Amino acid sequence: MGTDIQETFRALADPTRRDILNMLSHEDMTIAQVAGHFDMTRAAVKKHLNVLEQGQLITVRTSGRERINRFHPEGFKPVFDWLGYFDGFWDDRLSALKNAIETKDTSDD
Amino acid sequence: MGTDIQETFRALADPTRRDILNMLSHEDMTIAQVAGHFDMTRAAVKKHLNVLEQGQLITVRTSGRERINRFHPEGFKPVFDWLGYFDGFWDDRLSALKNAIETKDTSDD
DNA sequence: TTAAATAGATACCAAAAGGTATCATGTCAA
DNA sequence: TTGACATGATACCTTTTGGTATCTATTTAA
Repeated sequence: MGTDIQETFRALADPTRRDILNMLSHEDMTIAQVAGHFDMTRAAVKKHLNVLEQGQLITVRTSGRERINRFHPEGFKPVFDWLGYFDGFWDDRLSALKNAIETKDTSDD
Repeated sequence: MGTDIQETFRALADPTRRDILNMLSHEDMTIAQVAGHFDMTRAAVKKHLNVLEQGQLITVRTSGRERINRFHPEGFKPVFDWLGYFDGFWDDRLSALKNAIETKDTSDD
C-alpha cells in the first residue's frame, strides 16, 4: 500500500480526472460541486474521485452529509520517482524537483 | 497532432509499457528483442510499442526486415507541461526541469 | 417529525484495452 | 530460388473502464 505507482499513473490517464485535479488544486470541493462542472452524472464523477483517491492524488474528509475532496500533491511523488529513472536524459536536474516534492511532504493538515 | 497529452498519459498508464521504456532507455531494440523480456506474444508487445509510439515516447526506424525502437525522451514534454499547472504546490522548481527537457530537444542523431 | 438534499451502493451497458491465434508480406542467406 | 526469419495485419476473446439508472441511507433544516 502507500505508494502504488500503478494506481497513480492510472488515475492520471483520464482527461476528466486531470481536469478534476486542476479544479481541486484551486479549492476543496464536494462531489456535487465537481459534478457541476461536467456533463455527466454525479455517480460517474464519484467513480473518478474514487480512482483519484486510490492513486493518492486527493484526500477525502466527511463534513456532515458532505464529502469534501482535497488535492493531495504528495501523491505525485511516485510519478516523479519513476521519472527519475531517466535522469541521464535530462541531466540530474530532476532531483531538484523531487526534493521539492519531498519537502512539501512534511506538512500536515 | 504532435503533442497530444492524452496519448502520452495513456501510454504511461500501463506497467508493461513503462518497463519497455526503461529497457529502451538503455539501448535500441527490435520488437523480438523487447518481446524476449516478457511472457507475452510478439503481437501483444507490438501493440504496446504502437501505443508508445502514438504517445511519442519512442520513435521507430526500419532497418532491413527489422524494426528498431528507440526511446524518445522529448515525448515527456507534454507531461511536464501539464505538471507545470501545479507549480504553486512545489514552488517553481519544476521550470528547471522543463528547461532541461527543452534543451535536450535540440539534439539530433 | 418530516421533507429535501447529499451521498453511497448496485446493477447494468457499451466501448476500449490487453491479450492470443492465425495468416500474409517482405527480407536475408544459402 | 527457396526456405527461414522478422514483421504486419486481422479477427477474435476476455476484462477493465467510463458511464447511466435506480434504490438506499444519512443529514440538515423547516
